[in-house]
Amino acid sequence: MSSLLDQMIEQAKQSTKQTLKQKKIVETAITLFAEKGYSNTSTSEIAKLAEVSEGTIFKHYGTKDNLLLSVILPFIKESLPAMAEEVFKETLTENTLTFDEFLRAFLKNRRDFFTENKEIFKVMIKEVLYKEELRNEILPFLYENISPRLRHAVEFFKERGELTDIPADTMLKNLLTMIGGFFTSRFVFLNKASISDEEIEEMIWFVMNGLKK
Amino acid sequence: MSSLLDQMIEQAKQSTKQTLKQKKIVETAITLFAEKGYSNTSTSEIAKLAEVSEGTIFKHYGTKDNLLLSVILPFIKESLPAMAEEVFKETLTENTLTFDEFLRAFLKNRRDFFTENKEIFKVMIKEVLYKEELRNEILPFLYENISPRLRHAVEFFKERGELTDIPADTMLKNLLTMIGGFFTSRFVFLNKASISDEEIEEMIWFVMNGLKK
Amino acid sequence: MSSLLDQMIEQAKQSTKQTLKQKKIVETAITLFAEKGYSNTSTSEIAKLAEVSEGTIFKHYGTKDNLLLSVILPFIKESLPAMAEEVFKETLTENTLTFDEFLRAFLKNRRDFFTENKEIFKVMIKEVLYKEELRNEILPFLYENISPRLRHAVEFFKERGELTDIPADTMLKNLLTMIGGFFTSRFVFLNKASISDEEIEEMIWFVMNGLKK
Amino acid sequence: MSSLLDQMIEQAKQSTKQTLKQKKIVETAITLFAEKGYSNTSTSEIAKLAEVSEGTIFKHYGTKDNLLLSVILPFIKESLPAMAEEVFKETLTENTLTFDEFLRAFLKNRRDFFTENKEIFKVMIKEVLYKEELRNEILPFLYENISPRLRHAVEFFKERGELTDIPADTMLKNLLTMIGGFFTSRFVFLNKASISDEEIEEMIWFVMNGLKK
DNA sequence: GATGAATGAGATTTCATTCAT
DNA sequence: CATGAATGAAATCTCATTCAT
Repeated sequence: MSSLLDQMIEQAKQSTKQTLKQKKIVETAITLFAEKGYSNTSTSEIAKLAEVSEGTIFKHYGTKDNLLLSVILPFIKESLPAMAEEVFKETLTENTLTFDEFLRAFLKNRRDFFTENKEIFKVMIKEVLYKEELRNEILPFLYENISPRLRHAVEFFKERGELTDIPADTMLKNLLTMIGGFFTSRFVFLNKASISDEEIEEMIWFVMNGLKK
Repeated sequence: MSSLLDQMIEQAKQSTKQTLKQKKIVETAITLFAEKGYSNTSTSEIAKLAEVSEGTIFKHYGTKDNLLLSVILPFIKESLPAMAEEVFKETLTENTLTFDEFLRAFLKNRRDFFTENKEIFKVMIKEVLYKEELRNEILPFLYENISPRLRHAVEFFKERGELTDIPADTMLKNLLTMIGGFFTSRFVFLNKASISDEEIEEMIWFVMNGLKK
Repeated sequence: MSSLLDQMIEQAKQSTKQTLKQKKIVETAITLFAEKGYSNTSTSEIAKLAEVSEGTIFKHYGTKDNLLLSVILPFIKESLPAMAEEVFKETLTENTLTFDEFLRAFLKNRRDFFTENKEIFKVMIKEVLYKEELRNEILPFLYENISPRLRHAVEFFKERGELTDIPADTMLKNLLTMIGGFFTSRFVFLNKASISDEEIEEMIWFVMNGLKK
Repeated sequence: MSSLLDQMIEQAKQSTKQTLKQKKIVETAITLFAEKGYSNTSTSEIAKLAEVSEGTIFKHYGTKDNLLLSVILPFIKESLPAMAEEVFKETLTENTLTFDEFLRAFLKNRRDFFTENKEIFKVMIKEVLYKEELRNEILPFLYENISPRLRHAVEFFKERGELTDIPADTMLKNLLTMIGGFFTSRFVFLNKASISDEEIEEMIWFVMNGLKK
């Protein structure tokens, strides 16, 4: 699977005829926003690093705020749904016999994805915390895209009798907390470059069996 | 248990003879930083709200950056260790018969604590993401204060034979991910005012039993 | 010979394409720095007088300190060497028969030069006293540019048998002290507009003959 | 001869009952003003270094400007006249047979004096350049104190037939330029700690004999 | 489309000075 | 006499944005 950034650029090229300069601007903005946060990155810094004049940035994006949205929104609104579809197709096939097999495939898929697109994810997480409007737009959207699909998987394996009898929603909520905490802590707080297969296995064991003897 | 803010102020009063104005400055800074983030809060805004001249802020804290540290560090460095001690004393008594009883006491204690000190915690979480130096100072400190105590609890109940046979460290890591994700998602991302007892019960069930039938 | 300021502007136009506003800024800065000294001149004052926004000053020069350097250094580093060359070519020709003729030509040349560029020289002298880094950069450079050429003249006339037998270096040192004191006292301390031919003649007589009968 | 600073303090002690704190303030102010100039020295810096509260400085001196005057003026107005008297008495005795003997005694006396009171002299020179009012008050005063005495010496030796026949005033002017340039260049511009006897001898030779063979 | 000079509003910071204790 | 908290005016500097070329 190719990098999100590549996809975004591809996409944009087709739809709005993004120029080379625009590519550079967006790439640079992502890098800098991820590194130091939106408010600590000046447009002049972006311009310098992208080897573009400040004028050009504003020609294309109007405001700095809009540049941020141009970085985050296409990723969220256009890439995520398609991506989500793809992920669940790949991981929830007729060959997936057990829930932990599914979880393993899902986590590894996401691990690879985040590893490749760490930067833009950092931007998202950081700015979701800083900007209320973003929080109010992104979190529900994310939730609506992921949770029905994950609920579907959970229900599928519940029906197969593999999973415990607590309500699917309760399971889901805790599963999301755990998965979210897992990726956020590793990639954003601890700034890790990747996550080992072993750590994933341990996480699956924890989720499946809990701590009680 | 009284609010952290109160404690900090108490503490500071004894040690460095904080003036009334300083109290106001720090209180206001916490509120504003929590609400809009450090970089989106101007010192003139703090001054206005705290009914203090900007000069006074800089007389006492030198730089805006230092004001942030003066807000976060005393809380971390002075309040946390004592607090951690207290929490585990309260929750891990001879009356605590089972691990889930301990977990329940612990989570409720922390739930209450975070509910009361939401503001300063938001500041911490947000700025830890924005400032590398903070990340490098705070995260290890937090880890060193919490994890040995939690490990002790885990090992205690493992010896009693209540817990599964996977290594204590593995348990610990996943437990921390789950607890961290739990509080961060609710208080910081979803901006909740509090967490219900019911949600805590569901979380305990998840942690104890996992999802497998 | 045209004013140094003109030359600097000419120079800069060719090399770094100085804008009209930049010219105005530098001119104004020189005037104000000369009049009241660097630390007693605010950037807002310069901006107002130069009919430019303060932002423009900082866009071009980054810091106020750098504006000072941008005023002084080009003058020193670029104009002086060429100028020194020219001065000695003009004053030390085959027509110059005696040392006092040379001295007369040299002093009048410098008198005219300083009269025309009083402002920037005042800035230099004043700020050399106030800023160690400047002192350490400018004084040696000045010395290296002037003293070898002056030594050359001294040696030339010594060989002709016109001058006393004390070492050229000793002569040089005292000559420099006298010339430096002459121009500094008149232009900078006493704030004179110019120096009369008569005063120059008296100085030459003093230097040539000393006080002894 | 004791340090000027000592004398000033002594003087002040008798007249205005200077406290220990005042002594410290003035000493510190002299040091800092000499080092970095008046406008680059803040009162808070003086207070810190003098181990005194800022309030105390303003209790005693009212304004920062007044502190500068309190440093410079007593030195100029009270110490100089007495000092000048003393210098010429010491150097121009019946034992002084020749002008160069007088010059030698005078220069060595002043060399020692400047070496000991470098700081306060740097302050004077620097601030005379920065502040017009000071320039207008100090330079004439200095001139009136020194030049009649020096003229007296010149005339004394002229009558003895030791000196050239140019007018005493012309001699004086050039002598003052040379002496002023000598001390200013060494102590203030080149920041030297002292001046060797040898350099003095060379200067005397130059002044007495000039450069012509 | 691209540039980069110019802006002005506002941010951070400095500092001499006042005043209550 | 001494303190040091507090001030507010002004200084330096930053930055998103505009606009003429």
